[in-house]
Amino acid sequence: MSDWKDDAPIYRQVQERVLAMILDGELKPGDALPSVRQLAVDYRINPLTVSRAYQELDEATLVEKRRGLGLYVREGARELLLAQERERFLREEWPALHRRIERLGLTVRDLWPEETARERHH
Amino acid sequence: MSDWKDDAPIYRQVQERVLAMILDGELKPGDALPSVRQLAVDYRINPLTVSRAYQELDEATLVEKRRGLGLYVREGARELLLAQERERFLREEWPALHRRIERLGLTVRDLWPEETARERHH
Amino acid sequence: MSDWKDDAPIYRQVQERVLAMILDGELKPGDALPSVRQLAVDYRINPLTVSRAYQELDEATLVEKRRGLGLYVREGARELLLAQERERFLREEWPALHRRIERLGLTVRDLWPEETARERHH
Amino acid sequence: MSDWKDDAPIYRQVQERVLAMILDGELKPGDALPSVRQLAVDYRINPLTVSRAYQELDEATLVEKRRGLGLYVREGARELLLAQERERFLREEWPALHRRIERLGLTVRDLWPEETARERHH
DNA sequence: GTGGTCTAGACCACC
DNA sequence: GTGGTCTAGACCACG
Repeated sequence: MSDWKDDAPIYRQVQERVLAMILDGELKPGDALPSVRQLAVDYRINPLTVSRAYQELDEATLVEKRRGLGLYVREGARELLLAQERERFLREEWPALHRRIERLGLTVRDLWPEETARERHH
Repeated sequence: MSDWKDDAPIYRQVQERVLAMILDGELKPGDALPSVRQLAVDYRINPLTVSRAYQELDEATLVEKRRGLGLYVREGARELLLAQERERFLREEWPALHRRIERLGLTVRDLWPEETARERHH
Repeated sequence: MSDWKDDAPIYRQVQERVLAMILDGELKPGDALPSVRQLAVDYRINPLTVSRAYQELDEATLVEKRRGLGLYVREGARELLLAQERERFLREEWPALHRRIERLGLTVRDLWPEETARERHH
Repeated sequence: MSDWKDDAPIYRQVQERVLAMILDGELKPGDALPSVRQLAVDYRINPLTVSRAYQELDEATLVEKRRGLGLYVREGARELLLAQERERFLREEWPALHRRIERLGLTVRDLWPEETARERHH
C-alpha cells in the first residue's frame, strides 16, 4: 500500500482517501478515524504527515477531536462535504474544464457514452 | 494582467495560454509567438519564466525557432496538439474526474444543461 | 452537559467550575464536594479525570479529604482563593491582556459600558 | 532571542509576533515577511516551525505568497486582522473573562487606574 | 492508548 | 534565493 502519485503531496492524498470514505459511507458519523499512528504504519509514512492531513479535516469541521481518544466523524459530515465540494467544483473547476474539453473537440458522448445513450431513449 | 492561480506554476500557466491560442486558431501555422520580452513585460513576470514555458513548446515540436527572429507556430501544430491532448486527457485525467463527479452526485445534466437538452430533441 | 472547550484540558475545566462555585459561595466551608463518581457520571467523563482535578484542590489546601467520606471545603477557602487568584491575575495575566486590548483599539467603555456610565454620574 | 513561554506552541508565538507587527504598522501592505529560513535562524528554531506559523497567515488571507519570492502582507491586512480579532475577543473571550474578573472582586478602577481617573473629570 | 509539537536534515519546484 | 514537503525520532499532555 504505497501507490502515491508523486505530483500531489502525500498528506493531501491521505486526506482524499478519508474524504472518499466519508462520501462513500464507509465512515459514518460517530465512527473513529484510523489513529494517526496506525495509518502511518499502514501506509508506511510519517505520523506527522498523517497528522497534517487530519488537522485540516478538523478545521473543516468534518471531524471532531476527543482528547486522548482520537478523531471522530461529525454528525452531518457527509452532507457538509458533499455540498462544499459540489459548490467548489462547479464554481472553481468546471468552467475551466468545460472550456478545455470544448477546445479539445470532445463532446458529452465521448465522455458519457452510457448516459447519453440512455438519454436518447426518452 | 496578473491573475495567476497559485497552485500551478506560472510558466505552465503561460504555456496553457499559448496552447489555448493555438487550439482556438488565434495563432496559426507560420504566426510568430509574442516575444519572450514582450510577454514578460505584459504579464509582469520574469523573462526566464517565459523562456521556460516556450522551451517545452519547442521540444514538443509545436513551434520552431528561427534564429534572430523568434518562435513560429509549426505546420500542423493544432492537429498535433489536439490529438495529443485529447488522448492524454481521456487516458490520464478523465477516469479520476469521472469518478469524482459521480461521487459528488453530479450528473451530465448538471454539467451540460444545453447539450443534454439538445439530445432530448433527437 | 458536555460543552468542553477543546483548547483547555478537561480536568482543568472541571476545576474551574468547582472554584467558581466556591468563589460564588455556592460551596461554603464544610460543604462536601460532589463525589468523584457522581461528577464523572454527570459530566460523562472519566473518574480519573475528576480525580486529577480534585487532587490539585487538595494540594492548594482549599479542600480537605475525610477518609471514606469525600472532600470538603476548608475554612477560609474562599478568602484564600480570592487573594491567590487576584494576585496571580494582576501579575501574570492582566499586563499582556491589557496590551492586547489596547492594540485591538478597545476601550474601557467597550468592555464596561455600564460601569463607566455610572462613573460619569459622580 | 529565545524567550518562549513554554505553555503556548512556538509556532503560535511566532505567529503572534508577526500579527503584532502588522497591527503596530511595522509591517505594511506590500512588505515582505522575514523569510522562513531567516526567521528560523534569528529565533533559533526549525524552519518547519516558522513555516507552519506562516501557513495559517496565508490561509487567513492576511498575507500572499509570491512564488519563489516569499510572503507579502496583503492590502488591508491590518484592518481585516483588527476586525477579526476584535470580534473574536468580544464574543469568545471577554464574556468568560468578565465573569472571572467580577468573581475576583476586581473593578474597572483596579485595572484601568488612569482611564477611570480621566473619566471622573468629565 | 490518543493527538500535538519540535528538531535536524533532506529534497523538490519555482523565480 | 523562496516556500513546500517528507522523514526519523523525540517528548509532551491527556484520558
